[in-house]
Amino acid sequence: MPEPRYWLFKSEPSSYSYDDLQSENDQTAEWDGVRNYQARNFMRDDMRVGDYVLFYHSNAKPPGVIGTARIVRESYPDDTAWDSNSRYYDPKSDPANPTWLMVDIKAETRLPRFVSLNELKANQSLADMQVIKRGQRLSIQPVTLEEWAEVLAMADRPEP
DNA sequence: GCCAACGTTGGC
DNA sequence: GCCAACGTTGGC
Repeated sequence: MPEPRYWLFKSEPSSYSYDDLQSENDQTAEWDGVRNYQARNFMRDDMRVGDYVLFYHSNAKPPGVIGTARIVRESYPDDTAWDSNSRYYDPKSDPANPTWLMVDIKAETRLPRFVSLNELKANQSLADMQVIKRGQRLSIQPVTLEEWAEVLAMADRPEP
């Protein structure tokens, strides 16, 4: 697989929305709480400063892409794993050899309009995009340049 | 609220 | 190492 440079990050807006990201200092947040090995490996092995992110609202009505962001810090230990008060606490993660990592992302632009999952599914050129596939639960997914460009182009066109 | 899909856990 | 049970995700 070629080295990905474009990503889709899922977040439930009821717990952390694009508005929340834009409200942060410098519109930048630690992307903590990732507890899936495949998603962690993407952060550890493939994600670099400057990579592009589609910010996706999952478990929303409707779900879809709301804005873009950039990677501004490469992977480093997720310290919520050692915080027994955190919902992401994982006592099996050894501070000397951390199991879980996070990156920092910075909000870039809110899309001119929200692009819903239904619209993504209806677009034939996005047929291979992971997020439209049934049962795809990964919270961090690679996106191709073509998919990235198409989603942004959709947001520039009127709602169909 | 339902439930399919899928990752993780743990008994064996 | 297998796999049933369980918990979570997330669309609908």
